[in-house]
Amino acid sequence: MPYDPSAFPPFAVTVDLVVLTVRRHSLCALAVRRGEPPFQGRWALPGGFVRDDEDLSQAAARELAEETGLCAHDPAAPAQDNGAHLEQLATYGDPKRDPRMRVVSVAHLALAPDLPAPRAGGDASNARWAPVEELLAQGGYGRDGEPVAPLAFDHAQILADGVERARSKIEYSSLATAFCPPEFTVGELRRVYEAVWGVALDPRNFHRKVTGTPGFLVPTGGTTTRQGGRPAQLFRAGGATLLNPPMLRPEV
Amino acid sequence: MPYDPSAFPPFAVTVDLVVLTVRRHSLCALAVRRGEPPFQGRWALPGGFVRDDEDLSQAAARELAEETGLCAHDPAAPAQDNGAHLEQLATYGDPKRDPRMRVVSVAHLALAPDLPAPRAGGDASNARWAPVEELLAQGGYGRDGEPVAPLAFDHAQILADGVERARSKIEYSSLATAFCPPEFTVGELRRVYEAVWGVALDPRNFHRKVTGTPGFLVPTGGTTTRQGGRPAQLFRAGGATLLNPPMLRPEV
DNA sequence: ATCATAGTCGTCTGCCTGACGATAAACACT
DNA sequence: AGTGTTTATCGTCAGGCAGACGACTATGAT
Repeated sequence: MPYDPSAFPPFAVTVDLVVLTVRRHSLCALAVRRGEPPFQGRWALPGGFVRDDEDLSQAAARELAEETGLCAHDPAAPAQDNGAHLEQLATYGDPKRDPRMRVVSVAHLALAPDLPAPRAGGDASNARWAPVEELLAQGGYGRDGEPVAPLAFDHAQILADGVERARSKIEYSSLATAFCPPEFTVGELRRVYEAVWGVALDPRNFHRKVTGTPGFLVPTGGTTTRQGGRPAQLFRAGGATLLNPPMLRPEV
Repeated sequence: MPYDPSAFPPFAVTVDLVVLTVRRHSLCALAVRRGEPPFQGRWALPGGFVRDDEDLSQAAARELAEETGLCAHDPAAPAQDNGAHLEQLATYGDPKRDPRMRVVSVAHLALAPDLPAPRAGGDASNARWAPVEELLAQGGYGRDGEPVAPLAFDHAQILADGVERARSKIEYSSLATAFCPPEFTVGELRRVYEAVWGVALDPRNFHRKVTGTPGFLVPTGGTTTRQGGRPAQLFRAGGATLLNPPMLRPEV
C-alpha cells in the first residue's frame, strides 16, 4: 500500500489568506475579484495552489507578497520593518467546497499596518480593502448602497474565523502591534483595539494598562502630534508576545 | 487553468489524531506502533487518509472511532454520553515530512475520559496510552527504563502542539470536563487540571473558583466517595463553553 | 485669548485571587 | 468506640487589578 498512488485519492491543496488591517477606524480585509468561473466577478479571499516544493507557510508568504508586497514576519524576528504577522488559521476541506474538484485549503491569517492601495497582479480594480462587516453581510448592502454579493466559495466562513481569531488573540498577546507602524502612540494602539473589537475603550485606563504590562511597549523617546492635540510618546513593540495580565475585552 | 488537473500538483491528505486522556494523575496520549516502513516498529499518532467523499472532521471522527470506539462529540450536543471532544488542531505540510510522497496532514485534537485499554484493529500490543512526557522525550527512557525512540514523522511536533493547545484551552474554556466521566466531583476535575498543567492547585481556592463560575458546573444532587474521604458532590458539565472569569494557570 | 482635541496622571471602590485556618464526613486502624 | 488519615467544603483576610471618572497638560484652530 505505501507507495501505490492509487491507494489514496488525490487532492489539490491551496492556501487562502485572511489579510486584516485597520483603516479609518474599521477592521478591513483584503478581497480580490475573481476573473474566472466559478464565482466569476465575485469577491474572494486571495490565495493559490501550494507548489510542489513549498511548505504551507512558504506558500502563504509567497501569496501574501504577491498580493500586497508585504514580507511575512518571521516570529523569530521582532523588528517589524515592513513585515506582517502571518500564522496558520485553519484548514477547510468540505468535499463540495469547490465545484470543480476536491480542494483542501489551508487558510492563513495575516495582520498588517495600514497600507497604500492594494495591487492584484498590478490591477487595482480587482483588489480592495473592505470592512469585514461589509464582506460578511450576506446579500446586504455596502457603504455606498450598492448590493454586495457574498464572498465566493466558503470564504465568508474563513473570513469570519480569521476575524474571530484576531479578536481573541489581541486579548492575550501583543498581536495588536502588528496593525501599527513600527513606531506608534498609545492612542493609535487603542484605536486598533477599538476597531478590532468594535467597542470604545477608556483612554485613561487603556493607557495605564498597556504601559503597565511588562514587555508590551518600549518608549522610543520621541513624540508625535500627528493625531492632533497634545504630543504623544512614541513606542515600539516590546519583546513580550504573551501579555500578562491580558487585555480584557469589555462584556457584550 | 481551472479544470486542468496538471495545473496543480497532487497531494495526499491525511488526518492525524492527538488523543489525550488523564490516567493515574498524568496526561497520556494514544500511540500506535507502525507496522510498515517508513518508521516501521516505531510509535506514531493514529491517522489515515481522508476519503474521497469525506469532510476533514468526518475523517477525524472515523479514525477516532476506529482506534478507540469513541463517538466524536458534536459541539452542539452538550450531553457527553460516550463522546470525546474533537477539534481541528493544525495542518502540517512540509514537503519532506513523509519520505514517500507529498502528504499534507490535518491534525486533530481529541480529549477523552479515562478509557479501558485501547485497541488498534483488535491488536492491543500495537496501541497504548503513554504519558506525553515519555512520548516527547526524544531518545530518552520510558518509565520502565527501556529506551524510547522518538515518534515517527513529525508527530512529536504535532503532539507537542496538541498538548499546548489543551493546556491553554482549559484555561478559558470548560474543556477540562471532556477529560471527566459524565458525572464527576470537583476533586476529579482538579486532578485533571493538575495533570494537564503539571502543577499542584489549592483544593479550597479551586473549589471556590469552579463552583463560582456561572455555567461551568451543575450539581446533580448525588454524592460519591470513590476517592475516599468525605463524600463529594457530583456535577455535570454546564452549558457554558467559555469560562468567565477564566481559570488561571499558576506562574512558571 | 479661547476653544477643541488628545494625552497623561491620580483617586476611589469593588471584585478576584492566593494563602491558609477551620470544620465535616467518610474509612482504616487499634 | 476511639483515633488518625483522607478528602471535601466553608470562611477569613490582605493585596492587586479593573472600571469609573476627576484633573491637569500641551498642542493646533478660530
